[in-house]
Amino acid sequence: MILLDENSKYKELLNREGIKSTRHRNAILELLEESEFPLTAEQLFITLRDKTASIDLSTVYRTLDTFASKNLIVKSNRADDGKALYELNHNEHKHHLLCVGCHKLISIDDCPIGELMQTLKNKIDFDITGHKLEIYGYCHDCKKYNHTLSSDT
Amino acid sequence: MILLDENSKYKELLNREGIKSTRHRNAILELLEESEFPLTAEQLFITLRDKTASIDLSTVYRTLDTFASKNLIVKSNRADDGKALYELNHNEHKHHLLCVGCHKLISIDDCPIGELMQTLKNKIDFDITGHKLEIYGYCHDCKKYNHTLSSDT
DNA sequence: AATGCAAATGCAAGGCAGTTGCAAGTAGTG
DNA sequence: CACTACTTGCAACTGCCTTGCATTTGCATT
Repeated sequence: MILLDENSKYKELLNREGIKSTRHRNAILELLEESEFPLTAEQLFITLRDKTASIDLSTVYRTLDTFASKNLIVKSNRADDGKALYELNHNEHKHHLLCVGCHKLISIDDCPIGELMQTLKNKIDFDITGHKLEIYGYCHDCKKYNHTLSSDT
Repeated sequence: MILLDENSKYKELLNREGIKSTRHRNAILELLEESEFPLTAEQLFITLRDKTASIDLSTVYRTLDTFASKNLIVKSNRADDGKALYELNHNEHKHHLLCVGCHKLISIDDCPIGELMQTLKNKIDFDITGHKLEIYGYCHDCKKYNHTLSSDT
């Protein structure tokens, strides 16, 4: 009785990749698409469990693995804890600012080092295929506190 | 009966940080100092178990945590697997090239984006305190194979 | 619409990196 | 040397993630 259309929003995409279109896969893709930021498997699991019908955590992981192997999504690792993050592969290059105060993640759209990588490619004996840049610091809100507190690190 | 001198090589340093100088702590610092690259807790554990007297894995982890909290070492996360890496904090800024072919890690000494961070600091409402850059690709040795095989990504 | 089959899923158990509680050992102090 | 607080080993445990297996489901074919 719900959104049959909606549910198969990604059918073509999935079939094109040679995998079946299922309720869970569609839901996961949808969540990732809606989210501004990378999500953990657990976040997806909880949202899905509440929102749609129940889903098993292992299904979430397997689905994410499948998507990652098809390059539909990108898996990365958060720096501080060991949790993996998943986001849609927009095939656009993107970096984030990670606030060490409140752990907020802020996207920056243009890659500040794109051309630098080009230059570097020519200087070193190494075939650069990609890079990951994480920038740490304090966001607008945390700045204030930090200025009154900070000392070490 | 061994290297009493050697063993207390880091005594001063440790005491200065307010922690006791022990056989294990000295040994771990020594290994990290000798190593050109970040090591996992497990690598340290195995080396130490064979080399000096036996050590418990939990001691390795606790020691590494202690060192990290004193900023003697730096903990980071390898991108592909979930293992944490530890290296001496040289207080020098350093980046690595990670070969996705053979997983070799190559150091690059100068930070290619230092001044870029400076520029960025002024452009955005975010107090940058640090950054991490990982560059992926194929090293000299893996390049050859890659050229004959590669296609995607 | 019914059938068949491979792929997808749920469930429960397992694996692995890292953590914790506690008793025993040890460094540093007087 | 004795004392105390910090360290360590040991074993059990946690949390994230994976796997084996029986069941279900998507989808192509009849």
